[in-house]
Amino acid sequence: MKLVEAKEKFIQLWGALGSSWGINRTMAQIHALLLISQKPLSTEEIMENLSVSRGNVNMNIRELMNWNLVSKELIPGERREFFSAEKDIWEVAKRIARERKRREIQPLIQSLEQLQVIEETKKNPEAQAFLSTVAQIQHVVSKMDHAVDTMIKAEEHQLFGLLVKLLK
Amino acid sequence: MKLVEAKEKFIQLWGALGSSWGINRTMAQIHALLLISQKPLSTEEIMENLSVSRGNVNMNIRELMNWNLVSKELIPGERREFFSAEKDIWEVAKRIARERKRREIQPLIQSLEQLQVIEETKKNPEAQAFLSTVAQIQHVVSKMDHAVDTMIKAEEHQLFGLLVKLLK
DNA sequence: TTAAACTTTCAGAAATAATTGAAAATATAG
DNA sequence: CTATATTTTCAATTATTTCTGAAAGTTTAA
Repeated sequence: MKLVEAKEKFIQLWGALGSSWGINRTMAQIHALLLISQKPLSTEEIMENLSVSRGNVNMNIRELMNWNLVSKELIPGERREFFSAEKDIWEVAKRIARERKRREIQPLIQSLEQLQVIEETKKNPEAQAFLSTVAQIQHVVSKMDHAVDTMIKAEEHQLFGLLVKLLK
Repeated sequence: MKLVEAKEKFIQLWGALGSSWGINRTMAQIHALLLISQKPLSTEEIMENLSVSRGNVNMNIRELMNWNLVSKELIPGERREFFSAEKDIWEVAKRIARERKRREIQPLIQSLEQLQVIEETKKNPEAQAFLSTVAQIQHVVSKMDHAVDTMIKAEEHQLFGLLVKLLK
């Protein structure tokens, strides 16, 4: 397989993966493209490379910046904006985890809290069972929340960090 | 808030959560309904409760059974089929993790493998950078894969297990 | 200033995903 | 068997999400 083909396949793969985890396909593809690009790319270049419209690139790039996965690069002497992605994959994973935690886990924890304020007494077995289920979910979710915190704080094993540095 | 309201809200919440993680809303709602139902429910009952069609219930129940989250219950003297959900939330989490691993992580690992067979030599810096990115992703993905394995094997902390037993 | 270069917005169009509902298939009771 | 209850399938419809493209907005250079 040629490198260009492999890159193309990588972009498709990343896009499909995003889809099945609730992330818009084009957003994931732009991310993939920037991940494997040696230099920052302009909106124009992204449009051409992925055959998508200017508006689409603009919206998804903004969203990628909200996720802290992509940043604007100012190139001296260039008027246009260029974009590049965080290349350290461990860092990428941490940022995605951090963002999903903020956007989904934390609101979930809040919502579950509210479900527990019900009028029926705990002597009502139906109410008791419901509260027990909600409490179990809260417990498991907060465990995952903590696990994500641990992961975010954790550094990769030295060997891997070293390897990355050598290859970069 | 009344119990019925809380149950309704819970079903909506679970449905919305599913949506944002790539799981069809109705499937998640059926799961929620069965989670908080004291007794197994028939297709008819699920249809009424969620205002969805027979075909829809049938397809999503089948998918929930594929995920090992719901099982068919045979009720003596009843001709219709009834369904109930696994109630232990830690077990639910493990089964979802197991299934996503099987469906998405493992194919991903395979696909990444194939991207590494490229014609360009490793002396080509572009090829080198690409291979390094793919290798990093492989590394992080396999770490997560192992983390999921660990989670699947892990038992919940005794205290929690005890608590659950007391409340059940 | 002014005008060209570039970015952003967003209503409508297109693509994708989910749902319906009725017909076909299957299972069970008599 | 035959009739009836129940489940399954799937083409057509509906709902949802994503994308386009052109107009409006903004920035910069001269």
